[in-house]
Amino acid sequence: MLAIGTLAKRTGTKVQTIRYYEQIGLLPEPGRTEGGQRRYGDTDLDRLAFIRHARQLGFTLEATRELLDLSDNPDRSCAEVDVIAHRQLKEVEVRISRLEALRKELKRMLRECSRDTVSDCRVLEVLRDHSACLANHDKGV
Amino acid sequence: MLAIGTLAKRTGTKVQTIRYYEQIGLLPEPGRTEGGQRRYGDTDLDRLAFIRHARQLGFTLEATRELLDLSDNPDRSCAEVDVIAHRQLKEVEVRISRLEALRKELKRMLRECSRDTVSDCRVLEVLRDHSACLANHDKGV
DNA sequence: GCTTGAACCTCTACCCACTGTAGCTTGTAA
DNA sequence: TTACAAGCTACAGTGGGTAGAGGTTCAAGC
Repeated sequence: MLAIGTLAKRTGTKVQTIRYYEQIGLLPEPGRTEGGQRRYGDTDLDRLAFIRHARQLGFTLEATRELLDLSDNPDRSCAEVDVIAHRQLKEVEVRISRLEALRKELKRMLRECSRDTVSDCRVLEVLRDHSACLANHDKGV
Repeated sequence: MLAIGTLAKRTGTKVQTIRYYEQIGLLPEPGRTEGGQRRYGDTDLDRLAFIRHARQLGFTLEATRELLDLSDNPDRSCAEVDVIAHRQLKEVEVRISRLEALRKELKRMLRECSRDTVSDCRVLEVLRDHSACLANHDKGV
């Protein structure tokens, strides 16, 4: 049986985070020692590892909860899992393209910066100027 | 003089957000009518537009605050602005590469999914399996 | 001048996904 | 037996807002 600190180390999770997962019902309440300390088994270790992997892949806790549910019921269709993973992939791709637009804009700003005093600074000028803002670029301006 | 709702519409900000910016000292306290309603001038409009642009570019409120400070002092060096923008660019690039790794992993999972019952689901298998996790991939496994 | 109702006001609580702290108790190794 | 690391609970705080309750003010139409 593992103490919470050991479980934390093995899964690369903080102790508080494990207690938090228990609190929101993502991890089951574990057994306790006579003195009230939590003790975990291998099942808990696997479950927590699963959660961490899902989180690393960017799934929200709610999506992770759904995935755990599906994992607990091996007879249900894999298609449901597929839907969740596809949704996640889509979200990741949206975030990537948004960030790529930002990168482009930041690079453009920096390239044109005269590096003199602030009053001539291209970066601030862009931030101040409506006609140069992202919203307009999105419209194709 | 503009009411808060007009300012909100003009800048694409929510009314509550404007009050929040005032609360955290990002926007100055505006004048009020006799009845206590906020009234804004063009300076406020410009400042809020600046903040929105900075936020759209992914700057944190703290970075935005720094940029506003620099903008308020036109004699200071543009180099400081440059540093902040470069820092932001770096952060954006880190986020992009992290998301690209996620995308790759999600695609790999989905490609190998047998689309049968959950017990054969490749997605869940990957999440369950330590040897296939991102942390290992990062180490070159 | 009066009435209506949209827009404003303050205050408080909530969102996600944790993280940190204070003050106390338990487990374990020497 | 003692020392102290590690555990416990409970609560506050993070960023960047958002939502709602319950009350007040402004401005347009009559």
